[in-house]
Amino acid sequence: MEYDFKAIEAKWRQHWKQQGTYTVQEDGDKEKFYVLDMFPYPSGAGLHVGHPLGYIASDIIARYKRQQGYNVLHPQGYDSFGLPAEQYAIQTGQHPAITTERNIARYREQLDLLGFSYDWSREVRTSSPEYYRWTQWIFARLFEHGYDRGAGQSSPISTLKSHFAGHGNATVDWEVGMDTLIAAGTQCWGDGFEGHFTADQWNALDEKGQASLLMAYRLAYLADSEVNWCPALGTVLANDEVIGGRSERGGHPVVRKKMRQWMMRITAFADRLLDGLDGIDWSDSIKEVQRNWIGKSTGAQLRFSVQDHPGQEIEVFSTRPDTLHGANFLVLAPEHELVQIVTTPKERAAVDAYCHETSSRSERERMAGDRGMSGCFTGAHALHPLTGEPMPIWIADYVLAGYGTGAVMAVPAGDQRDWEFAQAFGLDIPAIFEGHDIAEGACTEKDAILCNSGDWSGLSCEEALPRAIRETEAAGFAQPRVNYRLRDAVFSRQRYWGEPFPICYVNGVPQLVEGAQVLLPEVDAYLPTEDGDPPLARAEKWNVLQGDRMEFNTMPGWAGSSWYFLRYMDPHNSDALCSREKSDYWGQVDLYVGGAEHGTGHLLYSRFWTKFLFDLGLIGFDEPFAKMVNQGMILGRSSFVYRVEGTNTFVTFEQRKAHRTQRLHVDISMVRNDILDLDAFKAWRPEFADAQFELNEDGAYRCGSEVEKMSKSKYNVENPDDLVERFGADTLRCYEMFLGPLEQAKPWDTQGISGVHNFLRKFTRLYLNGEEGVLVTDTPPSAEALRTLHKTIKKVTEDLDRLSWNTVVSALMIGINELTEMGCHDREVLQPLAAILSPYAPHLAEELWATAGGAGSAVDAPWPKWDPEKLVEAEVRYPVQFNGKVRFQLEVASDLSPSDVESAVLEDARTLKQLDGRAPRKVIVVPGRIINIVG
RNA sequence: GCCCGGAUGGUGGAAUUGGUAGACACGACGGACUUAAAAUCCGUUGGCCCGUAGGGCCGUGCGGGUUCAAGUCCCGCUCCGGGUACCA
Repeated sequence: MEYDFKAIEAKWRQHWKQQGTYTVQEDGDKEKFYVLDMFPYPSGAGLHVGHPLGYIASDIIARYKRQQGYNVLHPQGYDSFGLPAEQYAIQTGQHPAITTERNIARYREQLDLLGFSYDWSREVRTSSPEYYRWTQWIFARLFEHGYDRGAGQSSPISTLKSHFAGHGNATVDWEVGMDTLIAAGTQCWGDGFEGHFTADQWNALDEKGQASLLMAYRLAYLADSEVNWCPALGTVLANDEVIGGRSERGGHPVVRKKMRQWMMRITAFADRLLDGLDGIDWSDSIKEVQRNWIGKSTGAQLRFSVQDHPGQEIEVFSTRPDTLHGANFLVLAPEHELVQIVTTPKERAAVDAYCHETSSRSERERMAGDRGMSGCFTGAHALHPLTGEPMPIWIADYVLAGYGTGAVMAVPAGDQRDWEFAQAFGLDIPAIFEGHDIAEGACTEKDAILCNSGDWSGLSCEEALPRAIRETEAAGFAQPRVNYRLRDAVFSRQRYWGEPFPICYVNGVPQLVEGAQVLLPEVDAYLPTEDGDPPLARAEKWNVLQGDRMEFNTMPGWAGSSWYFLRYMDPHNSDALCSREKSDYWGQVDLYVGGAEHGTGHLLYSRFWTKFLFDLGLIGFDEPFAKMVNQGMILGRSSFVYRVEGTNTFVTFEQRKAHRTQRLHVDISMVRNDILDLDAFKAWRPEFADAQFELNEDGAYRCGSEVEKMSKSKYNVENPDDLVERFGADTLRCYEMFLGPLEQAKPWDTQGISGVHNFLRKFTRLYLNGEEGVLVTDTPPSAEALRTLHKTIKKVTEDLDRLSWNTVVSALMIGINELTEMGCHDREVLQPLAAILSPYAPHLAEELWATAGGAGSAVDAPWPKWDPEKLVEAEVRYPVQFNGKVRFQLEVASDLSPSDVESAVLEDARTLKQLDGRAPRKVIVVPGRIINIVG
């Protein structure tokens, strides 16, 4: 056999392992390049062909850069805390660590088959104490820091503390959780605390009181807040883990609940997270997702006084204070605290009923997606700040408690939802736009001209907006305001399999554990206690026990994955999460490859933590991933059989419409070219053992098919191990790239793999032959062979530089086809050819590199440079167009000037024939490209 | 609804700055080898038309436009995929 891939791949894998080929060290003489795959969660299901797609792409770049002389960091590890292992533990009693260990072993086995150039000596696992020690450490620093808005960066809480002792908090411009501060201050000094305290007040407090006030300033803080509670998982979830009212993992219902939780003040970094997007090379769509998630909007916060409730004010946020004259009612979220206060006795029953209704139905309602306008009048009125007119106060669920102030001023003429609400409840729609028919809907155009708006009448909205902000502020009932959609992130999980917090409680006050790392304790069951405390409350033995009790929550999945790219730089450091020296050398990730599904989770949180670590001076950059590529999903091709309803008889795809049938997925391993293996099908499941088939005329059972997501439940999974067994890892690597552009979703079709396999065989046959052995000769290559070589080097190099992985394979195929036709076996051609094959088919390339007499390993074979002179041809073949249509080809010497080409083409007999006596009006010669004759 | 992608042969796709549309590969068809099949090798393969040689016309989701020249740029649509949503 010429291409014995099994022997070749086993041999070189062994060789690399023995030589430690992929171990890298910092090397100041070389420029670095950092290629990283998104952190995998080692799931029990193993890999299907879609998973390695991104790993292959990144490995190719890593190998390419290494051959170009870069010092390449290309690590891999496991995000090994997480829900699936714990769910499994709940069901079986098996410790998640054991399941996780087993899954990692299986994962590694599959990865090893594919010939990746990972430096496994740098492997990290988030669930290992040596790793999560530093996750805990970062948490502790977040606890010890707040955000100084004036300085625009994180600052130690200790400085704040001394400031309070000297000056109180009146002059402090730090990010603060107002609700937490007011609640804490009220505890200390009673009702009437509005957020400011003096140095004397501060100094008079005991430690507990001071701690509760400081909590409002910490970046990691404990607070009572509305959280997403998932009863089925028994834990809270962050906003990005909830999709359409259900948990991202498992699809369980999620309800709002007020709970005391650890939170992360990511909102302090909102502007930096937004601005930082401009400097990084990510896809526009992911940047857009992050921008929307942060949701910055500017406008004004306006206060409306309430009739008959002196002192009560309703605050609203509006991006359009210029439309204030058109505001004629207010709408509060049903959960708004003033609802209970202002509702009149007459409306009380209706309001209570409405509030109850919304709280119970909102999740289902939002899932269903239909949203008729609903609402309820409170009986109360606010006063228009400009006219003093009474404005009815309504409640409605289209106003969200969690956004802005939970209240809006309704401008039915200028906002479509307000307009619909007014329509639904028969409220007036005051016209404030010139020439706009309010019966048709709201007017949201920015260039509309205002009317009935006092001094602002006649101005466009764009002109009126800054004036409105200025004048309402001067009038004393508004302030300019920037509002964000981004909320602080919940950081507690009521689960077992996660990082324990380095926190204990003393008199109910949370404190950092001193002097020792808190390890995840053993528990007798992975379930909440009878009192509803998280599983860690079951622990009878902790390795550290300080204060009255330990923290029972664990950290969320994104904790460990927010900084892992730093640990790879210095994985065994026991003094620091990563030395500054190493992070200065390796720096940002130069290429990050992974799915696009982490836009609002991991990719935002790791940017947040990176900025924090940067503020602390621990690293020298504040964006983790300089460039990112998101690979598309590989889709599976599912096969179907059609069972006649109520029978055990199956009809073919062609006959399915003649009967009432049920469509059932069948395992694609039983189907070849859409024809079902009947015996295999009968043996598949007991219920099919006596299945009857109505076959087509040719005696075959033809299945239906559809392209859909690759998943176990659809029986359309293609497993990389099987394909490696049949074709080899090099073929699989090349084929996954050959499928199409990395970013695009594409269906998997195993049939096509033979073409790529043939290509590698053909490649081999230039070097080796079954009968004659090594064919490589030292004869000087022909100009033609050199041209093919240099053309291929050029194309492959340029395509890799623009991350066009798929076209590289085609370019190599074309080169090989040409050299095969020429019968080229010249060492001078074959050696560089093996070098440029190496990133794609590293095992075969090693073999061929050695065969062609290359020195050392192909992994370090210098990347060849193309020589432009070798590309030059003596003759150039011009397509000749007449009025844009190609009529013939003209061969001319390639050094002819454009005017000489023009005379040559005009003299050509075929030109005269085409022109048929007409005089050409214009002749365009694009040198080396095309000739177009107009006339 | 909004935002972001995308639409090219039977299929996956190529065409990088406007310059020969369909590279490369799969599949299909025809042939060689073979008792036969598999494997392998060779040839044909966007559609329509002129019997052939050679040509001609049409053709990159649809309708317009700019240009000597448009898959590529502009305007207006249709459909498909993904994300997101009462965000004030």
